[in-house]
Amino acid sequence: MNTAARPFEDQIDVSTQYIRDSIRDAIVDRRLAPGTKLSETDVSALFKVSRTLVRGALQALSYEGLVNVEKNRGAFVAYPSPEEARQIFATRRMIEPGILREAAKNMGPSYFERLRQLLTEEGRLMGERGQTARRAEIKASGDFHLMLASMTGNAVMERFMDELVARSSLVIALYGQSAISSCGHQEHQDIVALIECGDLDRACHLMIHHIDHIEKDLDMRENKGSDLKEAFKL
Amino acid sequence: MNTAARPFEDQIDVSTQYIRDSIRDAIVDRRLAPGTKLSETDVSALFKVSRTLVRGALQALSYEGLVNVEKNRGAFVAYPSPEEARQIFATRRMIEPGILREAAKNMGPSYFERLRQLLTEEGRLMGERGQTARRAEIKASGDFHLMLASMTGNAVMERFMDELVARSSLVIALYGQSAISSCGHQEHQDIVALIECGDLDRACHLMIHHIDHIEKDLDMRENKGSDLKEAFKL
DNA sequence: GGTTATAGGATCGTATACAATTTGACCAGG
DNA sequence: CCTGGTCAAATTGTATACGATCCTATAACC
Repeated sequence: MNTAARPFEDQIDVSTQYIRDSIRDAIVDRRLAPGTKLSETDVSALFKVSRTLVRGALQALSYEGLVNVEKNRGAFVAYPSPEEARQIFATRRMIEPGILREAAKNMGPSYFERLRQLLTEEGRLMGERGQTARRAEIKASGDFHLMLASMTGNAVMERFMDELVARSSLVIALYGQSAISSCGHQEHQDIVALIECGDLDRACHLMIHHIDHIEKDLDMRENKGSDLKEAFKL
Repeated sequence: MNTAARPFEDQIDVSTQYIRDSIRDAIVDRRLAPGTKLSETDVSALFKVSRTLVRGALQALSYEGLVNVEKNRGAFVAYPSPEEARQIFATRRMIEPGILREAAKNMGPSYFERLRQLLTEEGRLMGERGQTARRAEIKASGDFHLMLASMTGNAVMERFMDELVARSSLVIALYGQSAISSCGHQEHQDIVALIECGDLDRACHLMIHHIDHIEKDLDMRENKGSDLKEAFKL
């Protein structure tokens, strides 16, 4: 699942794709802080490839909204503004009910089994402590929504959700409070239960409420103390 | 509005962006047929730039789904399969009701004025004949949906719709019948009227029906005679 | 001392060069 | 005539070279 962080990197086909995935994982996992400069030279040295491939990867990431490239200045890990964050969650509220209804059409026993498996894993992670566990929890939380998207069997929509979830993870990592809302997991379970009951209207309603809940739990004041200069650049 | 096809090309800043827009316009306008090979050398000669910039433009277009890049084989104007076309329209049905509801929240008199202006132009085009007029009509039809998306004030969603409309245009150009459904324009008008009445439920319902209508008017049989080999490649 | 001018280094943007892969033609063999 | 294989041309993939822009430190001037 994790495309980066494999051993024996030298033996692996190091391509633009690989670099892109590695950087994306690092951003979503918050190993790369928002605003960090991604120097072409540095990255190319790190992966032992030419700048050509790195530029391709950075450009691709900018299309996904995870990296901002500024002409003649370089690429930076995205530092989504509160407004941008709001738009991301607003977009999710607009499309996820549709995804839920579409996925429900294809729901068979095996799909419910996969969902339950994911929820079990998610619950297990919530019991743990530490930063690593928290990262895994954020990731698992996103995976639930991604799995629903994949169950639509619609690749176009799935790609949109990939992007939205990745950007959401970045936003949560940025503006998330230390006190994690533990109700997210419960809401996931409730949504699955409602789908299983066939009560899609209430499931959709809860989904919107759930996304709203995630957003409301963020502390989206401008400039969280540190990178003041970022706010005034450009 | 049309970013390409400007006079005095030599004096304009010919960048990756410009090449990308030019090719996209050509694809959406169907001046470039689906399946056409976009040789890096040829395109670079055409725009009098190096292959580097062309590669960037082609890669960008592949993210938008308008171009397929096959490793070591080159870039081709997308030839969306019927399945892919179905997914595009399915995605639109999933998200456009959400857009409509969100846009309605911001609707003031000036927005309705802009919509009506667009509809007038659309109606004017329907009276005309010829291939040019038909292209303009397809474009205008997409512009209606794009305008609604822009009225959400949500840049993230707007970008998704940009992509979906562009790909839809390609699909319509590919699988569209000679007999154009003239009810699309009427449905646009009805949707606006329903929004103005405040009857969003019916407006959403009609929107879904409208998208469905566009899709149903296509003749999506595999292999429209010509490119048989495309169907079996990769 | 503070401000502006300027020079140097660092970084990005574009073009070009070279390596790797594909493609299509030609030819030998069945 | 068809099949299969080999080689050359064409095209893409990647690396490198060079020019342009930006940032910073230093110094001159007010």
